[in-house]
Amino acid sequence: MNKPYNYSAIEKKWQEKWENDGLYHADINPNKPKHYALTMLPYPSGDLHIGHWYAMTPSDSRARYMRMKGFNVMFPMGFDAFGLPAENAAIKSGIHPMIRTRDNIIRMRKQLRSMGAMFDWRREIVSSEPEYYKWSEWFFIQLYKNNLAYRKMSPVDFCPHCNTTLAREQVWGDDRHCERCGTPVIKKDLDQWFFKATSYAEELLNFDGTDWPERLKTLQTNWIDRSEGASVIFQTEMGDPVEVFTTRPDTLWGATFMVFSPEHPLVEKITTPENQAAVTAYKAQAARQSDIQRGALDKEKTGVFTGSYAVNPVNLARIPIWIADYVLMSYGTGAIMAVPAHDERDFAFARKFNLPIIPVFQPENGISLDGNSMEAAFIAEGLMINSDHFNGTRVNTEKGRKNPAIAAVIDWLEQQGIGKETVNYRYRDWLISRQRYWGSPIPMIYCKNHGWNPVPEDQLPVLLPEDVAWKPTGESPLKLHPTWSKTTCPICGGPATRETDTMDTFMCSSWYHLRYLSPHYASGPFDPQEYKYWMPVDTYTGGIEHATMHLLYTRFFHKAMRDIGITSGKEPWIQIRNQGMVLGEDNEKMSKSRGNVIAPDILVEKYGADTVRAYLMFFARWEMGAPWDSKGIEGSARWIRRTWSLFTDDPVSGKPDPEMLRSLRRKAHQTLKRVTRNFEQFEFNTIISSLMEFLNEMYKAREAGAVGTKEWKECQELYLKMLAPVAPHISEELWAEIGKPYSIHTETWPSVDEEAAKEDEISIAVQINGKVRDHVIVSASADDEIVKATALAAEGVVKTLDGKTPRKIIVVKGKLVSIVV
RNA sequence: GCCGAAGUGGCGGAAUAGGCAGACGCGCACGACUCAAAAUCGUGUUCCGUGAGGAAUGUGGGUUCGAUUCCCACCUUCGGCACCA
Repeated sequence: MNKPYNYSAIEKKWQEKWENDGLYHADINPNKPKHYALTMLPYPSGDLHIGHWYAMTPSDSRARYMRMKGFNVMFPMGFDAFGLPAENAAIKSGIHPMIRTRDNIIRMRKQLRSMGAMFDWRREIVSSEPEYYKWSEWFFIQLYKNNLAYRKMSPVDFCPHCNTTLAREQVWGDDRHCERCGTPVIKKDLDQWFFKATSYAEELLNFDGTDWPERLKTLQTNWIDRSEGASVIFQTEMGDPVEVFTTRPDTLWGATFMVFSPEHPLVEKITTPENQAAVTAYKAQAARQSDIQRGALDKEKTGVFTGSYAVNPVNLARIPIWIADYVLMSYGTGAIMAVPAHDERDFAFARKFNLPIIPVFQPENGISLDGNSMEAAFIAEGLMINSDHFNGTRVNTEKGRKNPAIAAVIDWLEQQGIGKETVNYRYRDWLISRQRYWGSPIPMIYCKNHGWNPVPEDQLPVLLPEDVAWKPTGESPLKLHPTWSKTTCPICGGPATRETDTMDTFMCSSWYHLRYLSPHYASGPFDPQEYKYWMPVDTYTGGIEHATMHLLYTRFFHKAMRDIGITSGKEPWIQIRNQGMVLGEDNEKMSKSRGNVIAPDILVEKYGADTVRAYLMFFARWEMGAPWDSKGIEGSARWIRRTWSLFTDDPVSGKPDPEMLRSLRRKAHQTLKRVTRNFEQFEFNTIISSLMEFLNEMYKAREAGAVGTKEWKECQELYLKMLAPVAPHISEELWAEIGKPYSIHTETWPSVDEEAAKEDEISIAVQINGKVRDHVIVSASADDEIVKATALAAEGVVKTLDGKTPRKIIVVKGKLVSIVV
């Protein structure tokens, strides 16, 4: 009798048993090497979608493989539960975000369990629980105490739809839109809390010793955007020093004017009465324009003269000071020296406003440059001119000190005390304040007499009140609460108010990997014993879209906490791998509005979790992703069913041929070799195809009467062990079916029998002038002379050679013979 | 404009280290089973050509006995950054 494959019953049965037995509990075990496998935790939006499955099930597979390899594996799961969408949904539906989040988590836990992943649920965390966010608050205070958190009034990005400020990283794309809702952001002047991430800019550029995708490192490097140069002090004629940053100090002698950002603090002071009206009008216009308009690519240069002059410190030239919106207050010092001869922007500006252009280097053998007739800024190699004793110095296109002219000028500037070597970064401090309700409170108190002070640590957590009105007003909902913000000053005991903004939820996710270590630990954010054993995270998997947000924030956080003495080590994670995205069948990003969403629950019901897992591993290169194919999953379903049948159908009897059995074992061990390598390298798709090939071989062997032999039994075991990380339920069921003791998931990963994997006869291709003309079968151990002779005797070779004598014969062992005529 | 990734059959993709391009799967075609269909199983399936054979891994060059793989130039798509001094 052939048994039906009842995946629902099988999956339910084993999931319950594993849970009851605590099969996946990860506890400190000093006798085993540890492996902390982490995959990004979901936001409890309501339903687990196929993207979660795509990220998590191959990660689970890898964690299971590591466990079979002998590691003590921890693979935790939790919920990144604070955040805007829950609050927006609350506004829309009237359901309290706390209730909604709780309900969503209950549903998603169940969905997560249906994956059959090896999550240790005892370690679950929910970041919106006081037990968790108490420590988010505590971390904020540690940063504050160590001068890594500060409050500043500045123009910040504000999302008019989400009604909150955003960090620089959370503003995306050409149109500078909100990462969450897609609405273009506006600028607002607001008093906000920042984390001093820029103190770590240089260290964050160092990726030594990490095993992370190049793409990720490139994204972060570009985001931080380091540039080498010098800061130089100019002086206004009124005597105010003005510092500028330049990457081209070698062009200082060509600085024929200065440009200040319209927001530069000195603008008021230096504007002469006759220019006042124009300057005021220009400033007003610049303020009205969005960043997008200001940053428009081919925009005509605009600007106005302030009426004042500065002195170029290298040649004491008197140069006019202009204001223009192409100089940004947020980069460098908000003021530049303009060298129109060698900078495209300055050139365009100078031509438009008839400002002088003085070339300070020119091509070695070319015609000499003339400021009046130049048609574009000259940016190439050359020799310095018009630059006093630097004339003749070679200028190349290298940046920083690699450029001999720059190096020489920097040294001279430092000697003269006019300037110094400086590095600038585009990277900004992390804006942490959000004018929203559903987040961790910022544990700070303001007192008229004592300013800002942290909430005493023994009073943590500052609880988020439940009775708030969620009106999207642009004000923090906590501010509207009648009593919540009223408190006393921790210094004088007098009346004081709490900070009513909440924290960016990326703060919560910057340390969740630490809370998993001991989710209920009360004397600190984590138990140091657990930290010592489990950290750092060995493998972290998740989407690349977090490259400059979560992943960069967490690196900063880890380094800051290390310097404070709370964490240790260079980085929080050793290895990172990013999966791609599953697109809809229409090749578009999945979205409810497009109606192309694939629901994993339905797939699990129709095919079982093992098939869904297998298909997600098989259907694309994991790091690439691909469009979903609802026909394609049928192939994986067929494979899983064929696996079932192979083990449960009535045996076929026959007289097995020893050569066939030897070849079956060979296939088994070759497969093991490939699958092992693929697991190491996260090549999930080829794991499945190798297993499919092996299964096909086993079917052939079965027809040839292999069932019942010791080779057959060995192959059954090998097959199931290799299948176990991929399809944990069916492999457990069939393991029991063939009479093996529970559980396959505590078995050890098998080792390759190299002898068995070896081929004894191989087919060698014979090429003549690069074209394959025939194949010959030779013994794998045959020496080159025999291979050569066999090849030359092959029918196709004789025919093609047609009597010609080979000029050269190359024998590639085990591969081919190449004959040149 | 700058930085990065990717271009292989109708489709997803495979090809340790420069060595037989297209594994595995989807789809399709034909066949078996069936009254029939589904399921299952089998055979075939890069293109051109009846065939011998020829062409082919985005395009064009190069290195090499031999290139999907290495080098140079370019094209396309996607992602990031962008008046960043």
